[in-house]
Amino acid sequence: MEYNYRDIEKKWQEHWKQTKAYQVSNDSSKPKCYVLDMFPYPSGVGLHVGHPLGYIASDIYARYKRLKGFNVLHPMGYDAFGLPAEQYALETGQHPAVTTEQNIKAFREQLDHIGFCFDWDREFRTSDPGYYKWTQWIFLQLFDSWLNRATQKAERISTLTALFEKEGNAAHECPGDRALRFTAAEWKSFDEVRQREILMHYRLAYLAFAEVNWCPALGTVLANDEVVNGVSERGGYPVIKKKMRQWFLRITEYANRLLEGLEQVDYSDALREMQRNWIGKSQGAEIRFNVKDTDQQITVYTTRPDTIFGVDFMVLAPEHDLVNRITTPDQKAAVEKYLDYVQSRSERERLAEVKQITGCFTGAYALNPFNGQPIPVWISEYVLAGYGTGAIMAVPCGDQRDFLFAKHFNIHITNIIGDAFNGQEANPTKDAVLQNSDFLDGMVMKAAMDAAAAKIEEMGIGKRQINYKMRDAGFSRQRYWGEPFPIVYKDGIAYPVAENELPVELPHVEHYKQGEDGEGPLANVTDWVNVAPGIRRETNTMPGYAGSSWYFLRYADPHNTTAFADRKAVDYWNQVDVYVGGAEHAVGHLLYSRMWTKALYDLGYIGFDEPYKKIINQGMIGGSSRLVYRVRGTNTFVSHGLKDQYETDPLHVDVNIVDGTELDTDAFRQWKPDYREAEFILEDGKYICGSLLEKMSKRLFNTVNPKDVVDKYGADTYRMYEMFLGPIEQSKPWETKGIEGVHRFLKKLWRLYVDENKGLIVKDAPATPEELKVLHKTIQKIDGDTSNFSYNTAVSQFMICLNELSSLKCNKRSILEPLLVLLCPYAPHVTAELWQLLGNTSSILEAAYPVFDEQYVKESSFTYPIAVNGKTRTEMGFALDADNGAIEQEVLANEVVQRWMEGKPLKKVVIVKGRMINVVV
RNA sequence: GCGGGUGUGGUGAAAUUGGUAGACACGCCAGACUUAGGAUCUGGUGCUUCACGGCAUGUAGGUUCGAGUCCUAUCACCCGCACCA
Repeated sequence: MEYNYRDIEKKWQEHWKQTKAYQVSNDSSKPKCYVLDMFPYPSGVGLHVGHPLGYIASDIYARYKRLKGFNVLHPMGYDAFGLPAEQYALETGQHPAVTTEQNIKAFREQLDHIGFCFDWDREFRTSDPGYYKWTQWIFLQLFDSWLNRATQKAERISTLTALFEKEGNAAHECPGDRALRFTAAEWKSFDEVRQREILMHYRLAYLAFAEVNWCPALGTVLANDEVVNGVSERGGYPVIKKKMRQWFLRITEYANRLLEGLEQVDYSDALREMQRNWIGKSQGAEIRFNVKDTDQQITVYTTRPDTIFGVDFMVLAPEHDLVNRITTPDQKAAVEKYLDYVQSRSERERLAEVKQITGCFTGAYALNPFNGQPIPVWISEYVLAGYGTGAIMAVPCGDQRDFLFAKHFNIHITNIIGDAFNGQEANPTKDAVLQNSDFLDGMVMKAAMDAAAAKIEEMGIGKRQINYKMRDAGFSRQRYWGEPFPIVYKDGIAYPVAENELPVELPHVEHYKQGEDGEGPLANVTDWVNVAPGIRRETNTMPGYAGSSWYFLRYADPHNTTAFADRKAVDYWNQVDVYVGGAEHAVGHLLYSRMWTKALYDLGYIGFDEPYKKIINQGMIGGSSRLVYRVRGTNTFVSHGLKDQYETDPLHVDVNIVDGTELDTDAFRQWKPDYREAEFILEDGKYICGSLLEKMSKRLFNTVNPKDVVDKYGADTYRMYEMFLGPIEQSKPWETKGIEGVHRFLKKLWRLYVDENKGLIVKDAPATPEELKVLHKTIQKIDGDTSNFSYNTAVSQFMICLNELSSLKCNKRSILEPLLVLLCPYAPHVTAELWQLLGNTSSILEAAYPVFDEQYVKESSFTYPIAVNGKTRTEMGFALDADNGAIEQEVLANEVVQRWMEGKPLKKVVIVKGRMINVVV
């Protein structure tokens, strides 16, 4: 009986399906463990061998925890809404629902070959009305909430209106309009339109006007990456900035909690750092400067209030409101010319030409609040309207951009740091001692930062201020294939759709063209849009990250029709214990879902405010491309080793017709019609290809389909090989050739249990101490490595264990049976088969994980490496409880040691018990 | 430019966290069995040297009895952010 992985794997996959072996109950006395993969988008291009890497890792972990006695939730579903499906619909006229369904089917089929332990009964799609009903519902909760900065928690809008009625908004600064102030009496005097407008400035989901890329020729809004140098990527039509009313999530109100929450979760440093950068917290001060001869003030934001006496000019963003008001008549023409120039430049150009210094003097002067010095006010595109206050105080001796600007426009540079400034470049130090700085003279800058801020607050000309780089998240898409907003407009005011009318179902459409004036395709469905006379539906849809921001909660209770999930189920499954996925979602998805979780927590719907306890970012599997070398101007291909003798062009060749580096020349001739008559110049009778590490991509002919690998070697081999490749977080290239080592391992494993002729050869005889030692060493290593996601070393240990058991010719049940359980998470099919062959009637999935027992691996003696002056020269065995003095004596008497000591005087002997011995002379 | 990460054989990688560098595999070499082998098994395989030995973890220093591991500087590559005041 041979190791017939094809039949074995098919048999067990069917068995698991029929017996619902991976169905998991919400009702269990066992401790829970929630293992989740990042929501896949079923793209339709198909998987390559890199994609399932994370799924395999999480699958191993889920199976391991189950064997360790946990009730494990390991679900899978689909992030099914999204742009690619719609784009495809536009091109082919097929409805996105149809193509999405096809893609999911293909995706599922590919997954099913690999033997995952997903509980498919919990599957759902974000595009199911039964699911997006609750996406809409959560959106409405956000719409009906604001963040109370005093408590740092989301509260209902009703608590806000109650506050307004009692005390106005004095104690609760308006996040959407910081200048807004009103008293209780004023609030009560506002009409509904005004009140709703104000509340909109507080809501966590809110409407605001924002710029989008509008392409009139295409009649559509384009995403940033669809615009290249100011024209559309497709067609090259001009794109203009257009202000449109859009939905946003006020994620900035959660900035600080998102930042602090990072301390409590187990993410990689890189991931945490990426989120920190994205949030971009900075501490500084806002300072108001009067503008000379006017009643205008410029408010700047600076992180370095200590440099206030080094301010030589100020810069406003060109879009700043004050520009028109403070520009002097004689500078008006120049400023307008500059504004025209800025207007003509796309975002991309502005970013691309960072080095180019441009700007224009407004003619106005601001006054330094401390010494009354006039400071020229400039405008320049290097100051961004969206960050801080859109205005800066420029300190050329301390900031390189300010320095270059001053040099370029010949502005005087004041030195406030003495020798620390060399006149050649700015010095951004915080450690210099201040000069020319009035009351700050003689202070170290670090200390002066606080002193200056204190003085500014004392004088009432500004205040300390914390700033975040993060922006509120745009939540509207002018698209069809997404969740409709549960919002209707009456007289232009947004009202929520009643809860009992959810879901607002996506209407069927025949075409996906944009609506007029930048609206999405839904605007064309007039009888859907016009609910009643004067009442119009929102025609945008939600973005891709809406559905994925809370899906992990739904798996706890996926079929619930009365709530997004039953509270008891969510309390039981709680946080995701391990979340596995790619680093490309490091900021977007993770921040959004963290925010939604915090909001739901604040509002009392769930009992925790971080969704993912631990995140594993699997690395990418790179492609190893194969190259052939065509002699220029011919149809002759020369082998890699001989290519330097010719003038050649390297061409990518499909890795699937190359064995290692040896090209299958017949397959090559059939690969493309052009090569049918190809000639080869061989070396040693073979055509050897060159290789190159690149991204795995269809274009480079270096993709490998997991289905092909599973067909050829089996799912167990594929799973183990992916893990054997290296640490899970690390990126590494795929080499199909290397898989044979793992495949051999499984075949050899099989032969340990089953003889080709005699069948099962496992005996019930008692195990020897050596065999027990091998087993328990393995239990210890595998248990530790598996819980640490160190799967590559675990696979190595299985190989070591098998090599040792084979040479011991071990056929004892008491050794071989526990080994199957250890291996089961990695190779579930073959272990299930052998488990059954051993006569077990219960499933290996229910087996108990072997327990490590130290007594079997304890050593009484150790072979010490003996080093002289740190260099190992020989080995000597000693009992572990041997006396140091006795060891020393014996070591010094050893002739090899004697020889290396060369009669030099002994300094000391270092003895590290159970490790090594070093003789120092 | 800023931030994070990685540099170890021909290749993927290990190294109990300061203690025998290269485990386990791929590849390669030699051999056994075989009609055959892309099956299986055995042995070898960092570089260098006839050998004793010497040299080796990107590079240069340092700490230590002892460094792939810690410290300092430097180089290369990968990822993320990028006029963020």
